[in-house]
Amino acid sequence: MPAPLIPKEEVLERLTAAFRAHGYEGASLARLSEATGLGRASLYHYFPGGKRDMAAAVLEFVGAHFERLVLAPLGEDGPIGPRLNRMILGLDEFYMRGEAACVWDLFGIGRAGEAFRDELRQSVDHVCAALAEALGRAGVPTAIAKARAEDTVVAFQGALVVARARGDRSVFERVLAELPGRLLADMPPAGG
Amino acid sequence: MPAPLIPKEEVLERLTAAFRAHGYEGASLARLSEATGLGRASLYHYFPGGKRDMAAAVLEFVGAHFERLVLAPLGEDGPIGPRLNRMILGLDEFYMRGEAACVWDLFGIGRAGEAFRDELRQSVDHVCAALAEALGRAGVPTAIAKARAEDTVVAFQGALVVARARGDRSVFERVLAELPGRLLADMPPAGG
DNA sequence: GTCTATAAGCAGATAGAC
DNA sequence: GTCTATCTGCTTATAGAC
Repeated sequence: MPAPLIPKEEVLERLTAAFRAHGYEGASLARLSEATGLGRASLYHYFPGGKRDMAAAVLEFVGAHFERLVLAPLGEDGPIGPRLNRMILGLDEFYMRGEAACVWDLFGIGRAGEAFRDELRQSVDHVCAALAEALGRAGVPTAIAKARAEDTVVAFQGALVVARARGDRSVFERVLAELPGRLLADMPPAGG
Repeated sequence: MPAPLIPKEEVLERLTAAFRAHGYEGASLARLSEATGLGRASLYHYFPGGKRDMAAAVLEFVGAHFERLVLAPLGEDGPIGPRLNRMILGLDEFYMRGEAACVWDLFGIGRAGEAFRDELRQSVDHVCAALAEALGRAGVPTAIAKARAEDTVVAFQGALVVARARGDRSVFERVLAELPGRLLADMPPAGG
């Protein structure tokens, strides 16, 4: 019973990269096989449901990754300013400085969009809620916090699309840099 | 020599709808054929280069459509406020109140992203420049106008992604409604 | 857990009749 | 300008040996 050639976490990392590069429809089993170094049959051993299974696993994987890199720093103790800065560093790393597409975007298109409708909605809502909660704790009124949380997600998603269409990541970095000012507008500098 | 069953403009409209619904990879010839009501061979008669040709035509078609609905009202004479409002009405119509995906997003992914790299970059740059020019004419300093123009595109692109992932267009409408305030921040109400 | 082989179907694209 | 028929290659998925 030979051990796996690479740990399952690395398989998921490589599947994620392949889906991000080609989209759901464009990520053929041939490409997924090449990206992971596993034969088709091995992929079906890990993911009996085939490509759909792989995409679902990727969705869960990037969700956990996002939680660790972006939401966890935001939820720690201490003043809101440094926590936002750590969140932004996390976003920058998660999206590879603007080069990586977001699976919310990729998996929202076509066949995948129907298959993962519920997962996508829950995921976006969860992130918006976590952001709004952090802003609320920092003293931003609830309704405003909710809108600003949503605006934050809108901003980095839009920046990713524009960066990709332009072939220039600079807009992503600029949008991230301007997030704290927008999120904490009209707040005292030490607020939270 | 029988006349075409439907005018070419309608063919392009239906192709656009199909690409928007399924993405580039997901829009198979079978689907494009079904969407237009034309057989495969007829599609190849209109677009000898096949699917790539159809996508290029769609890109040009939506570009002209965007020009007419969004940029033209912005470039008219008169105060900036009403012109921005007409632009927003145009955006709302162009993106079907937030339901339609943007081809900048769809065609930026995978194989299409490589094929249409230059067209996408030019298209985004053109729209950003037109927006920046309008803001500049209204008295917004050039550097700020450029950033705000880019932010506008980022905002509605991000709103489209979030709206689709959430299955709820309301964020798109909210983002559009807030555009004038963001674009004309720190400007006298009659500016322009 | 990986491999080779293969099935069954769909992809994009073309030929030639009408 | 549309049609039917067809081609080649790639798609997802499975079977069974090791």
